Amino acid sequence: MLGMARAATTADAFNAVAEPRRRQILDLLAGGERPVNDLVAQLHLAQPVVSKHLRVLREVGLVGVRDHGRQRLYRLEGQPLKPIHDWVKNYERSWSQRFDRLDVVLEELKENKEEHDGDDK
Amino acid sequence: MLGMARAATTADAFNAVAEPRRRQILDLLAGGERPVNDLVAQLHLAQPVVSKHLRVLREVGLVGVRDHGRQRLYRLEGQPLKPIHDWVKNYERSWSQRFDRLDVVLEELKENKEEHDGDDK
DNA sequence: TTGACATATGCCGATATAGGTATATAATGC
DNA sequence: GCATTATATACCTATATCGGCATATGTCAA
Repeated sequence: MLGMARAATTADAFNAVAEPRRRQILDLLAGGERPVNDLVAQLHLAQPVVSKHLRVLREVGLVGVRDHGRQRLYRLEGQPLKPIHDWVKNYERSWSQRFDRLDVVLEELKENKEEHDGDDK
Repeated sequence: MLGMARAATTADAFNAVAEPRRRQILDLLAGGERPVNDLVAQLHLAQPVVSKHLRVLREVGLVGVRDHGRQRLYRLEGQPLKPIHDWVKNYERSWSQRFDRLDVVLEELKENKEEHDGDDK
């Protein structure tokens, strides 16, 4: 298999969210369900561009859609962001003074793991 | 400027870290300073590939280097991950039952938006 | 039906990515 | 000096991204 390129934007939440416009879209949807034109207006982007970004977000499960008359209402679906959160969280001590006692950090990580185990469906 | 493509991998920590190999490298460096060949051995990747990934990580400030004889010792520099952490943190409630206070979340997002507005251009 | 509105999709061009192979640079030891 | 080790860089190819523009699909209203 020769000529592999960058992973698809739809491969991952990591890849989908690397695009700043897509993050902006999620930030707007965090305020609640919105039709495409609302996003177009707030982002100062052409409508087709927004529709394409929404497609990517839909393919990684970061947004859901619902038909409402001639509009399509998009909503946030945050679950796919959890892996990102879980991954970066382990690096918190590398920028925060609060996490410079290794023993404490490890203890917190362990506690957190247990909480998360309880969260699971 | 026509024909803009995906943002450079070196544009952002977001983009740099979208590549899974690069995340693996950081995970290994979290265990401490390591020479390139150590990483090559653990990742089962060709040496030039690893060197290129390290270059990307260096350009976004996620790793630092230090010469040691003929080796180059790479180390983790986590600060550039903070923006990622800060961003995803606001979405925690969308997957965790523990974060269901909408008002708090919205307030946090608003603060974040003001930061982003400075980014423009 | 016809037309206005809302959204999705098609095609285009410029860019740059990841990995591969070969080679350059650099430090060490004899 | 020369060979060996450690790492970086150059060049290649296949892929796919983002935005622009034109068009298709779909829904409502008179």
